[in-house]
Amino acid sequence: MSYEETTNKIVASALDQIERSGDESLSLRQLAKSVGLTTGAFYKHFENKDALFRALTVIISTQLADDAKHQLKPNDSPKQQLLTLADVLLTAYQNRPNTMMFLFFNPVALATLNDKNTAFPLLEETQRLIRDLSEDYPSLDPQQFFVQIWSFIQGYGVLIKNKAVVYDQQLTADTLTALLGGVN
Amino acid sequence: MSYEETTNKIVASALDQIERSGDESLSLRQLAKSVGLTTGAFYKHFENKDALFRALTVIISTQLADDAKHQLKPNDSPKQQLLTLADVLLTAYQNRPNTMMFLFFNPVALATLNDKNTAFPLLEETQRLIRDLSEDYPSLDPQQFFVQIWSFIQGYGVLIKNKAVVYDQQLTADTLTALLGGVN
DNA sequence: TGTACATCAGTGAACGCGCGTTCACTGATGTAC
DNA sequence: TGTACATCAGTGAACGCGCGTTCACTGATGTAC
Repeated sequence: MSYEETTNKIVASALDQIERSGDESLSLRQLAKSVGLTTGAFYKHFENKDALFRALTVIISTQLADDAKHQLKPNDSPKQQLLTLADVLLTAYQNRPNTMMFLFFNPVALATLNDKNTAFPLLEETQRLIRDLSEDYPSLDPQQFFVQIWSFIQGYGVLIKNKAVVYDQQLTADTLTALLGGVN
Repeated sequence: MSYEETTNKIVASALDQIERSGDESLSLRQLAKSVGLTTGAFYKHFENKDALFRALTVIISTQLADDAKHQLKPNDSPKQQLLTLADVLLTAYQNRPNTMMFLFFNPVALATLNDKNTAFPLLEETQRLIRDLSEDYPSLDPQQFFVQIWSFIQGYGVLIKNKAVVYDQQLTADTLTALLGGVN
């Protein structure tokens, strides 16, 4: 078991435990135990708990971006691509709710996403798509539209996570269409 | 200082501390101290911490409902009333972000809101308004529209709380209009 | 080939902390007679 | 008016717990000569 393998096991187990029971209940003692280490060993791999959380944030947001990259078809219309992007996020809220809550609501994760040095690729992709979209829809205010669609996705994601609703792709499509002025 | 006055002081201080630093950092020791009590006294007023949280949930949601009641003008159109309701929530996200996060994200608060026995008046009001609205807009699917507008409000509220955007009443109005099919 | 040494991932006890909750007790107040 | 008693809000020490973090130490491995 090399040093790097151990680091990877720590990360993998942390992600697993966060998805199982949320980031708030993640304890370094349990985490160390779960990968067959004692408490002190963790600190050979990460400076402290926040450093681990920052690393997890980058990993999760990169996974989402990769996921999007595989699903986006560059020849699709910007609107269709935006829908694909929303689907990536909302499907993740459905399948990995606690992980998504960590990413968008944990204070350390949020600070990492907002850090200018560690950009959040999915957000940039969204903004790029909206710029493209505003060429198809000249009357669109890109900034306002971004706030509208991002608010909807995050709010819908939380409803899905809370099992208040089941995820409905058509509803997302209808919302996007409505926000674009009702034109298909 | 009567028993009831002490109970009220505990509640008032708890609400204050939650707004100041979030529900996660609320400690019964600090809370007791802040109202001039020792730790044990708390348990003369509430069964435990969860019971306090449940009481706070009812109080906050009732405050919001009262706030809405004062602002809603029954002669306004359902659409205008819905906008007023959204404004009550979003203004609260702006002015009391941690309180709103407690109400909609704390597990105990969420369980209380979802509890059939302790209905959440603002949600019912919203659903009533949407029923009224669907008479003006016959092509509207009330259930779908509810998910759309509620998702938007909650997502927008979180953006406001994170200071990612400043609250813009016009954006809310535009969103509502767009979701209703773009007709004013 | 054998010896001395450096490296370094991992150990595990310990520190200090704050938490929710319990419970025997206090002492002020009110009531009964 | 005076005494005995009940009530009960509040006291404060104690329990047991889990947490993040530190640090002197171990022991396996590799390197130098």
